[in-house]
Amino acid sequence: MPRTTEAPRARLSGRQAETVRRLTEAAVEEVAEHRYEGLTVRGVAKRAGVAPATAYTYFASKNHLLAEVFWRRLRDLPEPDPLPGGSPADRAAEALSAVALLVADDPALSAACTTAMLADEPNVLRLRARIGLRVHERISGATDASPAALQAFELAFYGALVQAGMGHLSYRDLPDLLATTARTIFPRTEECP
Amino acid sequence: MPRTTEAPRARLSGRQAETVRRLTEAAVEEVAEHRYEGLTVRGVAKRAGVAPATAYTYFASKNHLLAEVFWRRLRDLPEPDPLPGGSPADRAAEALSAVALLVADDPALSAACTTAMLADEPNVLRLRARIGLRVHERISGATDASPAALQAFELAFYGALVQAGMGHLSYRDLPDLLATTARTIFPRTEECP
DNA sequence: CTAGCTTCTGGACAGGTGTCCAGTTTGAGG
DNA sequence: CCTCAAACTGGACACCTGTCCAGAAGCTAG
Repeated sequence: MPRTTEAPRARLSGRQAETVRRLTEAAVEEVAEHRYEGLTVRGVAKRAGVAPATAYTYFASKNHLLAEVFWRRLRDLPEPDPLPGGSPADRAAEALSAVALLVADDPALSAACTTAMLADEPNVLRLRARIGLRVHERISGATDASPAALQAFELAFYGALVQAGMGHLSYRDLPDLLATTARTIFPRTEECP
Repeated sequence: MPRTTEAPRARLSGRQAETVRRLTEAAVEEVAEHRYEGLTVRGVAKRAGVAPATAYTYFASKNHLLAEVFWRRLRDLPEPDPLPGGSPADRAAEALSAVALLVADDPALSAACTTAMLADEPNVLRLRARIGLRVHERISGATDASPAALQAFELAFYGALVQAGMGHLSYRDLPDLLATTARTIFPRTEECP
């Protein structure tokens, strides 16, 4: 089991940031062409016009690289619209649909990111924690339902993501599925007499 | 990307069945000692008293091997008690708790199986389909709630499994969590007109 | 006992992954 | 324009994974 290199530094500056950006972009293109299995850190490096060793300076593995792609998109996602657009269920579903659709434009990319995110590596772990936090913030900011309901919905969200990542579900169907699920879970107690 | 070997034949007889059994058992012991990362098909083969090439005759990878471990335990799990033991929610939770606890005796084993099951390999895929079917049968046999509620709960179940597999949740807490989740999801359907 | 099948062996093999490091390029500041 | 540290290079390296195959060992039936 090879040792992993340093994670990308919290603060990388100027040229480095640019290199990392090029790498993550190249990864997206590479996965579109060769899918997850065919993606190689060396291949990504070549496409980004960078030596393999350089790529390995910033990313310890292809999983780390793909998880970073997802993380960057999530980081750049605007907060869910704070205007109360509908029922609590609808708002919750919308907040997480946006996350599910982050990489949905390319099915190969979404599958790859899902697989990568599940990897058992320290760098991926760190990114996963950050992502989990962000997701939690989004959902608990979207509605003030009971903690149990929030947790149930969050679990269902991850379940749906994984199912989609494994190809048992289509990413394009996730918003509808999440909406249905949310309506099932969140209290309609107020509607009920 | 190496080509995968034949899956273990549907009908393997006598000596072969015994070899496979010894391999799966050795895998359990091996993972207890070295965790997922440290497990090696070659190591399992040695422990089972078998040449590496023989192990690779039946299992294409360590993920395949571990997925088979899980599948065998699920296959041998008795049907959930058909006696209506409680509310629909309780019965559903119980039916899936049993699955969640299949490998819960050893945390390393449960984590390993979860990771393995998520792998993107044809052999794992096949086992996953079988397992998914079995799970679906169990839950839909346990309650006659609405399809939307069933689906929501099933998604939450997978979400919980994955969270546990990644260490964000403890396997021992899954039964309680599933019970809470089931109670959140199920009852309302019938209460509302 | 022997023939003939099935199963297992052991070792070589190609391909791929992440690490390392001595040396070169880059570009910012003096 | 020169200096110097930061950043990148390229190629060798050790390790691991799954595949292959020629032959040995184990069984079963005649």
